[in-house]
Amino acid sequence: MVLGRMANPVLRRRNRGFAATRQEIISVARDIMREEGAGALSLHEVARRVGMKAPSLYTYFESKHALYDEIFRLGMEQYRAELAELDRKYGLGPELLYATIAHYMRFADEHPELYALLFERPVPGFEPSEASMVEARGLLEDSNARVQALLENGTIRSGLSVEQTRDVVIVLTHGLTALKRANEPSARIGEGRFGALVPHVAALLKTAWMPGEDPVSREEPS
Amino acid sequence: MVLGRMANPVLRRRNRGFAATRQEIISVARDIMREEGAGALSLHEVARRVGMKAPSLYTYFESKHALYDEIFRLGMEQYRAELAELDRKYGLGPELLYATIAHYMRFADEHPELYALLFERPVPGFEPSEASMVEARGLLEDSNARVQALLENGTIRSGLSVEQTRDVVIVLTHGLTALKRANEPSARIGEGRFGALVPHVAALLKTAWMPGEDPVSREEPS
DNA sequence: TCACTTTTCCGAATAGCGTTAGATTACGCG
DNA sequence: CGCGTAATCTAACGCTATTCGGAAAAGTGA
Repeated sequence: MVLGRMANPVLRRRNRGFAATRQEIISVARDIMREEGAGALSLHEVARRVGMKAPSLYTYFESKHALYDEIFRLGMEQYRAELAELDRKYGLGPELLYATIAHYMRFADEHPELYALLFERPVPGFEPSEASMVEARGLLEDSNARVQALLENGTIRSGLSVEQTRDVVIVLTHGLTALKRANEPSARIGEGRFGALVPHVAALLKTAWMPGEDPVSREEPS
Repeated sequence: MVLGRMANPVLRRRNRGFAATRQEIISVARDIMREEGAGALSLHEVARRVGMKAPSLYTYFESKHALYDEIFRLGMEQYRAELAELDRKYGLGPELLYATIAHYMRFADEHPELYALLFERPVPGFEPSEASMVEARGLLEDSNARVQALLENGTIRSGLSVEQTRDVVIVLTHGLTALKRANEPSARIGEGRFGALVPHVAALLKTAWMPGEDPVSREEPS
């Protein structure tokens, strides 16, 4: 019974180091959350899939909540990076409004387990750690500031304040995504009852807010 | 040790009949859902609070999901009744728009456990039974038709279809409520960042849609 | 290569969960 | 009173998260 050392997943992993195993656990955990719902994560199931027994996972995470917390932090990080990407692409141009809304929806479609953990409360008793909340608050402020800067680069025509208009944008963004996920989770963006509404909502917002390089002297960007 | 027969909660209940005990179980279950989150309901905890052992609950509900399902159905019923109340109060008058949005938010504040079960997916693996889904679809159609009738009793000025405008109303309603619950669960309606936004959003909607008894000949109702 | 340390893993155990089966208790009625 | 039925119990199964103590493997230095 001399098996090659690499036939055993445990032995195979031992050589890859702590960080790699951690990553594998996180990846499998996200798989389960995607398949069964974010709140249905089970450490025993994780252990089964990575070829371990459940107690061994405690070498890598001090509890199930700590695993959730790491995934939460990771999600924040990724979302923040993607927002930065959007900024590089659109600057404060008028397409940024549509792009921001559509991106939120796309993020929810592509990483439903992250979306659930970040923007819903699917796990009873789970509160992100203070460290993760710092990241989360940072993202929130960034995000608010972005939308606000965009709005200030134009003229509000509805009598609402900049902050109120910003919050309306957030409400529409989250509402559209939540309803799309609940009613047509697999529809593509631009399609389906709520997915198709995104460009219309973006257009509608321009009834209340006129985009423009400068409220006084407007020119088409060449 | 001759205790009065009524000192034992089990004996006390025996005389009250099946339906009363069922109600007590439902009530306690809703308490727990409100305290710990809708997904954190535990039959053992229910049993403890009503003075039973967990298996005894299976006399009244054939499973934990069946208990969830009954609460789901109850919530639908109640929400539907409250909508009918709104109709009696406002008819198709222009205040109905604000009242409908505010009512959704108030329902979420007053019955968070029902709101979570009806409009979120807090319990992994729980799908309402077909019977409950009939009720749910009925409510959804009712609700859609109500908003649509209100919109048709006026003029849409945004280029959107009636159905699209109706969906925008739904998006705003759900988005406002979800964000209020996540960020300021205990604020009163009309107060707080999102709670205070309700009247403004209702007003904003009238930029895209003009209310009126009749688009052609408008009169004030005496 | 050998001995020693550290890291990684597992087996056993605890306490809680949902659920089932079977025995037991209490009640209403003849 | 005694019988039948409805309500409740205890015991058990298999699942979960978690803790502990020890085994096993990997790494380290001579």
